[in-house]
Amino acid sequence: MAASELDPLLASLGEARRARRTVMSTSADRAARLLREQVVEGTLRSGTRLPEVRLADALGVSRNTLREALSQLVAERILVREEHRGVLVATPDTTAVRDVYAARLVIEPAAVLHGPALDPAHLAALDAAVREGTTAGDRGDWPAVASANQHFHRAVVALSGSERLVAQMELLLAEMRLFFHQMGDPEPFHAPYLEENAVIAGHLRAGRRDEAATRLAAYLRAAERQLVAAYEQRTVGGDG
Amino acid sequence: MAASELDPLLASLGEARRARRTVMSTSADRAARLLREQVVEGTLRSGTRLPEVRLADALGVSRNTLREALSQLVAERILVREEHRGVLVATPDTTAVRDVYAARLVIEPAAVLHGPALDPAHLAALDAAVREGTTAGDRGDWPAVASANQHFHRAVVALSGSERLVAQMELLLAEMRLFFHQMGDPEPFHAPYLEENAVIAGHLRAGRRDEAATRLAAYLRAAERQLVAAYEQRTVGGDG
DNA sequence: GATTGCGGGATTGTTCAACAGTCCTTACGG
DNA sequence: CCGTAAGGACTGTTGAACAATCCCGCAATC
Repeated sequence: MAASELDPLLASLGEARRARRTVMSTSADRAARLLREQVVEGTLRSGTRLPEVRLADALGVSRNTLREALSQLVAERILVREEHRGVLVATPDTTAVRDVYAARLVIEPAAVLHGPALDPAHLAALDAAVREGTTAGDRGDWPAVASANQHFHRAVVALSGSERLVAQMELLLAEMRLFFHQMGDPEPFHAPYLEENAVIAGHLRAGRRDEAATRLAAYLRAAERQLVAAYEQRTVGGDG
Repeated sequence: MAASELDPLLASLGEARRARRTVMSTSADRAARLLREQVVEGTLRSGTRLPEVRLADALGVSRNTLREALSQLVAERILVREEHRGVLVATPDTTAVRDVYAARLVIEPAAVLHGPALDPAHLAALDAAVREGTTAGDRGDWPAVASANQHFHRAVVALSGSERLVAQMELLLAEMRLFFHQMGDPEPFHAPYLEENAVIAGHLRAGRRDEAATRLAAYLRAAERQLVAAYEQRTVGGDG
């Protein structure tokens, strides 16, 4: 077993190929991504049923592969499966919102406070998200503001340096967007936080982690209150 | 639409039924749970391939349903899928360990510090996990100590009050156990922390959140260092 | 008139069989 | 020693099938 000097190269090449293969998209993954996108963008509204045959037909995949995709999204809490009744787009209630915010209140300020050194790439991502939000707000494109907000909070969690934590955060954020779509008019839920995002990014750029963290925590608590209040008003008022 | 007085009862019943149906186990879920258990318990070692036909046969399900289960576990990072090569048990490396600990360092101390009021149920869960660990340690059952440790940290995150955060933590902990199995002898990785768990639980019982959090953070940093060091020593020494 | 019982259609849960595409090993030839 | 062709094993994906279950409407009943 004489090890030649190019063994490391071979190993790294093999690894790269394996990585690419791991990341390549299988048919079920593509279907899942497509559906997820439709749900997050609001095209597929909360509560709509997803019949397997019709949907598989529409997506151009077989029912079996579609079921793989659906299972994936059920695990992400974007869809809900009711046995023998099928899957439907989840409709988060205030319990879900409180739960998500409890998680966010743990994760986000802590990421700001205790993440590794603030490196330029992370700060740039934050600034980019802030700019994305303000320009979208200037042209009144509130769905785009919602996306920008999502990007901002993803960037915040990225400060933790943990890819896994970011992935988990994205699940929470996707669920939040589902909730927003239920609430209708997105402006009052996103507009107030554009300024706030800028302030927090500014604090971080200046290295003031404490201020950023406390401001972020207050921000999250306020957003939770606002959402829960709006939801309860809505369900008290409306009938369907 | 005259509402009778038993409407609320009907509504609650319907909700309960839906909840049960949502939680009830489909065949794929059962297969996934079984496989997960085998992996976490160490029966299925890192790197072992899981051929679909043989495995489906062994589990008594069809290949299609098995694939649903496998997809689920791939999403949980317990298994890895390499396209056209199949699924195999993940082998976390030090990168994964660093990533997981970065996430845990954000989540766990923050859950201790900023979770809602420490209620008796949570404190009882912590104590139970501590006792479970010490008795297992007394009889030298180190795999059981590993389980107890997992329960302790789950209880810590439960302080956050977020069911979702607990679920996400469980993914991280499962991945850690995969790593432990790779390292062989579990005693040196779990024994030192039994005492530490007891101290932290004591702090929390007395309401000293700050001490508990800082102690927990130090604990996590130490564990990460120990694990990474052991791993690198192991891979420098061995050849396969 | 409200309630119960009973099809009947639609949909899910699950299986089986098949086939092309890809990967791995092995043997062969230069 | 290197490339390569052949063959086998396995995955990715599909289509069809069948029992179980659910839902809706209609008739029978009290």
